[in-house]
Amino acid sequence: MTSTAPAPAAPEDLLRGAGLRVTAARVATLRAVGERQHATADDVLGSVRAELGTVSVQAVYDVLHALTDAGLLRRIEPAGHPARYERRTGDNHHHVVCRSCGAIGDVDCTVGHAPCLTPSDDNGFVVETAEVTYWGLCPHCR
Amino acid sequence: MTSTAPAPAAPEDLLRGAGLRVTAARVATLRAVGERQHATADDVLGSVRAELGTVSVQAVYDVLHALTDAGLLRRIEPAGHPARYERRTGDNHHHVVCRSCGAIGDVDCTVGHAPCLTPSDDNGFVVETAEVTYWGLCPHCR
DNA sequence: CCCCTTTTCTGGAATGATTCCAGTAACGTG
DNA sequence: CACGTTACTGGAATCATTCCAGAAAAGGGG
Repeated sequence: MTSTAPAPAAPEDLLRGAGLRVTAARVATLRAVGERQHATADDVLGSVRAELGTVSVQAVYDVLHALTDAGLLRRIEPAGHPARYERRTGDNHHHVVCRSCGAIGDVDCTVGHAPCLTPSDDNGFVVETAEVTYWGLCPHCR
Repeated sequence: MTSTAPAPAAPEDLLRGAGLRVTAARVATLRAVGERQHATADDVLGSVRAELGTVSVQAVYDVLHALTDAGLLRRIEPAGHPARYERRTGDNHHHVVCRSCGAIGDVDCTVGHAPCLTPSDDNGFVVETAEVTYWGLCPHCR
């Protein structure tokens, strides 16, 4: 059947498009991250195991790294909390992190667009990316 | 002797001023952090032990927390690297982190001053602080 | 100046996320 | 369909940081 609708790219195609081998663990991981807001490695492990049965911890970390390196996932590492992964990549958006429970929200940085993404003095560093993290309390914790 | 010069506040006075008890570990820690750019807990442990002899790991972490809570130190926690401490507090400055060796540099965010420190959509969160981290390569690593 | 309550420090074990390692299994090109 | 490369398994190890219970200081009151 030839649909003309621009169906949301299937995990398999995303993987092939990124030059990665298609494996059950990768497909399941991609789906698991997509079904959740900001998944931790543990969340993914749970979802993937529910779908495929036995999957090693290492496999999930390997997959998460491979997908992140390939640009299919973005890793967020809030201080004091385990890393989280999301599928929104490429758009320079930021995050609000609850300092109490660690909940995370997306923030489109539209206010004045490009913020101070260019440091006033780069100390000789070659700056590649700027990352903004907002800290506060989520609706549930306050 | 009554000097009129505004001497840089002595560690002891800083501690008392913050309502903290003055202990050898705290004075030594304050000095250790001041003598280094961005000290890790381990750096501090080394300096403090060199100065005082035996000091427990826990003591250093306790001190570092107490001083950070009191506002005498600022903690920086770059993803993938151990936490670092600095004495420049109160001025909303940011950091450049080398993605290779973890080296850190200070960045005064003067470009357009207050960046997008106010998220366009706070997701219902009560935002308290905004933190900007620049990632790149330090002069030595590139 | 000494006592007493509170806070801090000691030492050792525990935690939790993530990684290392060596061997086995699966992918997909030819 | 065979083979070389890449991925996955299972278990142990790492590293920063924290937990715990008891011993030792800090400093205000008497």
